[in-house]
Amino acid sequence: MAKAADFDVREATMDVARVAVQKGGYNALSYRDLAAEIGVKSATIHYHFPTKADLAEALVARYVEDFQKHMEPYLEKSFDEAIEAYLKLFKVAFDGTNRMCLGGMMSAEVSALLPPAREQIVRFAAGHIEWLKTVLAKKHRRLSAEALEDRARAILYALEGAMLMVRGQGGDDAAFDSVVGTYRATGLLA
Amino acid sequence: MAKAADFDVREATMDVARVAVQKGGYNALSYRDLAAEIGVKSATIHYHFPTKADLAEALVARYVEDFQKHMEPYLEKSFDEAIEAYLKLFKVAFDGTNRMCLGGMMSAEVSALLPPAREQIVRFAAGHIEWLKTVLAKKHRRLSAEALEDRARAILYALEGAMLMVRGQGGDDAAFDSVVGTYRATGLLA
DNA sequence: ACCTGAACACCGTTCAAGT
DNA sequence: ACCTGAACACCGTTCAAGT
Repeated sequence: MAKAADFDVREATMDVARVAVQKGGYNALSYRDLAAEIGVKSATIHYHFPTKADLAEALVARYVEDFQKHMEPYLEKSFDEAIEAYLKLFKVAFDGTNRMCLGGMMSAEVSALLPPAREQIVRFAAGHIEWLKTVLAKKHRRLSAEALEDRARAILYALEGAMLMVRGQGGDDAAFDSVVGTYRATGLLA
Repeated sequence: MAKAADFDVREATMDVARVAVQKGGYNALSYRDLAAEIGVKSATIHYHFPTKADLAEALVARYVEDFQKHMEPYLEKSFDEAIEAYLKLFKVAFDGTNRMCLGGMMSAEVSALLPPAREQIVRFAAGHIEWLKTVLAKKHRRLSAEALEDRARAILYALEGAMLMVRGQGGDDAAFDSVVGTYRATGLLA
């Protein structure tokens, strides 16, 4: 069965799978469901991603690269603008589909992942922390690189926790905002 | 096949299942693996917990009650003693088995849960927040009940995030401690 | 009351077979 | 190069059958 020339099974698989993992997790991801949604057979997905481990690695790798591409321009902007854009990145996941951050979701399921995918999870956190360090340095000019990194890490981890728990409690983006407000008020996010 | 009089399949199932979910998640939990570890057939587990949904609900419900039982005595102690005991609760999960908090793990997998289990997830957070409110009130005597609750929620969510991410990064209890240190230094955890 | 074997429709994976 | 049908051992679930 021929497909349209502009239809790429590999790209379609990654798009659908990323959202599916964000909604239900990696362990709940089904090659058959994926294939049905795309309009191919599950064996076709295996042709492009031989095992779920390959798909997992590719998903997180692309997620990391998308973050870089999308957030690098904000390193030229002010601290406030950059942080606002960063928080929006988390907030939009609540819109309608109630997605979890892919990095946080697969962190929960790390025991199901092989080393290549685990390395991408580490790259994910490293990418966020590096970006946050650069942004934090704009405001906290007297902090050491180590202190900036600790602070960046604490912000990332706290935001992932807020996302994880708000979603688990059935909350929405307003509930997420409320927790972020408390992070701000106590001094973590500033 | 007769079992020892003091052997309770229901209790054994919950004990083994709780640790298994903390390690690998609810979706990765297998009735057959569970049964094999306990020494019965998977149909036997279904006799006690007809569906995984029933087991999920029971696991979180017991987790909530265990927290109450274990942490209520600390409400009589000082702020510092109580917080130290609370942090230890998170830290011990890293010892050897690298477990995630059951409440946080099942929050990630909330899309796989039915309303009864989801309600227990809400009870889980409510229990922690209520306990933290009481402890925080010892130190912050001028804060309103609402402000105490916001702060309690922020602490719980941030600690769950630290646990989630440190585990995802392949970190240990020392890495967790380091993040907690930053939470303290920035003013969230105080 | 408690446990089990066997069946059902699912799952990821493999592979020979198609185009 | 890309796709698929069919098979394999897994999964949760059901239920008649055992004790």
